[in-house]
Amino acid sequence: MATTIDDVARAAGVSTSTVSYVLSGKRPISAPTRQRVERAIRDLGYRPHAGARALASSRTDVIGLMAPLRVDVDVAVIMQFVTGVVTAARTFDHDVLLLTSDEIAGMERVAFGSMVDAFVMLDVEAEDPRVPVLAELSQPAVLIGLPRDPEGLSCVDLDFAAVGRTAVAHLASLGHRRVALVGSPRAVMERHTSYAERLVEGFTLGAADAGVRGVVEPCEASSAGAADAVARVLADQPDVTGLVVHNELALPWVLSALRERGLRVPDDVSVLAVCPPDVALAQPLPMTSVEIPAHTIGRVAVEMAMARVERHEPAEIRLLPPQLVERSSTAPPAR
Amino acid sequence: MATTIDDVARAAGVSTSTVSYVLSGKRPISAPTRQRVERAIRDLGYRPHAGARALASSRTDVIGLMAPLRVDVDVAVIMQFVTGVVTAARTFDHDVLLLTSDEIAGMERVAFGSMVDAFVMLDVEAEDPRVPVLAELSQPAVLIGLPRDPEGLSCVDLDFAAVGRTAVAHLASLGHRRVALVGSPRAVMERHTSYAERLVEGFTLGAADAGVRGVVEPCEASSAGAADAVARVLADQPDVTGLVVHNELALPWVLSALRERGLRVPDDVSVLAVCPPDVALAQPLPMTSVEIPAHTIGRVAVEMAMARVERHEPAEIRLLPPQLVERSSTAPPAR
DNA sequence: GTGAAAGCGCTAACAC
DNA sequence: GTGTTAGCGCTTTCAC
Repeated sequence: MATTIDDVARAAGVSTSTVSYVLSGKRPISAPTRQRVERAIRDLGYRPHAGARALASSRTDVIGLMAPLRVDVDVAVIMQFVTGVVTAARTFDHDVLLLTSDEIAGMERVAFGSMVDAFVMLDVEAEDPRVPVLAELSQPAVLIGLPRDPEGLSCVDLDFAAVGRTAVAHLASLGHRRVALVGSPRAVMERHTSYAERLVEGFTLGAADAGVRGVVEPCEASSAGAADAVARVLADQPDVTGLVVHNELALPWVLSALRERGLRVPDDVSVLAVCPPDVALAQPLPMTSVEIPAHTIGRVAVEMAMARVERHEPAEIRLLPPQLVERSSTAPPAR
Repeated sequence: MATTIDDVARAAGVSTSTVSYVLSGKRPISAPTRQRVERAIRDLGYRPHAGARALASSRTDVIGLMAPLRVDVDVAVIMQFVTGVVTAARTFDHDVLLLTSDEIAGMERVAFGSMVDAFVMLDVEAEDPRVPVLAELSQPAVLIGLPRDPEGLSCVDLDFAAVGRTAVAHLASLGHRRVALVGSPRAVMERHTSYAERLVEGFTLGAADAGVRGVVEPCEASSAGAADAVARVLADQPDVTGLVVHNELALPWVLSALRERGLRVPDDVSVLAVCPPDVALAQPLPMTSVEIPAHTIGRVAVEMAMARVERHEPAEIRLLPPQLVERSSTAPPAR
């Protein structure tokens, strides 16, 4: 299609600006004119040239999505965030430019090159080097996660501290007095990944509040890692009856490790997973879980970004309340 | 940065075109001039405006990546293709625009809007409705996968027919006479997903060639699905000693199902996986596998796309030869 | 080896 | 309610 806005204008017998305004809706157009223009657009199969539009309007209708693809984080979960963001972006007529590898350089290239209207950034660490850079850019940004200092950027995340508290509270209310958190891989913790730390904090405080003993074990994302973590939990606390697992990749292996030790779920030990619903349902036993609404978070991130772009709303921080779904993997402890 | 190419020209005491040519290298520039310009660019922190450049040159330096995020396909594998594409794109100074949901409309919007220089498309089906549309666009496209009729588009994929043959041949050479393929979910087969069908074909032919009995069972991507598939295989062929598993999500569950039936790998049954190397290594036992070089395929796809954009090379079809890596999950059958 | 200037296709004043 | 037109920032011919 080499058709331009002028072709359309000519075909419709109006001026270019009228076509432009029909397209943008930024000024009233009489019904007959609008119809003639829309007809011409359809007949010619006209599509505005994105570059020309970006040049003239300094809007690109593109959102930059930074998704660092680290090891040790479940890409399936990342992907849910990504699809959430892409789907939501489309509802705002935006496309998504994906940045993965050379994060910081990429941000600057894309920002200074005016390739995007806003950024959404996944997998934020407490002291994330990308945050100060992002804060300096002219485009607004929304972080999925919570750095120690957001520096005026918008943030959205599940309230992982509340997740930790909710999870312990559920086990405690069933009567469990000895519980453990099988958490993120050590590497994730050492990066001070924000969600992992907040979950541990909530879990620990929640355990104290409920008067139950709660230990925390990191867990590598492999069969052997899960077996190890389970072994360490049982060594430390042989009478444990409640497990919180926050590690999608390890979850199946934690369950096999328990089975291999002759521990039945939920009869001998209750297991509560912190994960997206589909992961909870893919296990041999439907898992009671605190849901990670990855799709929702992605959507909210885009909404927040667009609010800043379109209505210049101020940056805000939103922590979504956790939701517990009881399925078959938790029960009162055996007496 | 509101600095433009004119600011740079002024600072360097040259004309705008000279700056442009320094940037593009499209005509010789004397060393001193080049240095003054480069200095000015650095001092001012100048970055060309992507939209302006796209408008003037009708090149965007962006590749459109279509990654349909279907159920039943392992997103981890998809993600490997995606990162392969993104990483490769960067080596060509290109960024990646990600399309997921509204495939066909998205393609047209992005193509007619001149937002990308080329397309790469994942997860191609035999009769993929996106292919004819893609074939009509002015931008070149590379399919990862092989439709029945590529309609003049470039294609790249692992040679899955050869994978099937290689897998059976390996088992046969170890002495196995009764083998089975635990394959993709039924839904994937019913979509006539190209790789799944070609693998089955190669497996079947390979079995015939080697004079071994080979049955094929689809397998759902869940614990229960895997258990079912294993049950069906054993019902049909109780003396099976060799399994080929082409289903990343089900692989762990296939292994547990075997264990639960008291079948030891590789003592009682050899298992050969068709999967990316990291999946092969994440299992309880390092798996002998035919590798799916997702990262490589992604890279090759980008190289082919750029060859068409930059050098107008004709479309081609490349099937990458499979590579077998022996690890611990296959052995001669017990006597 | 370098410069001047004509667009690329669109938006958004500024007119009426 | 509609038209005219001056840019937006770059690339690339054409000229020297």
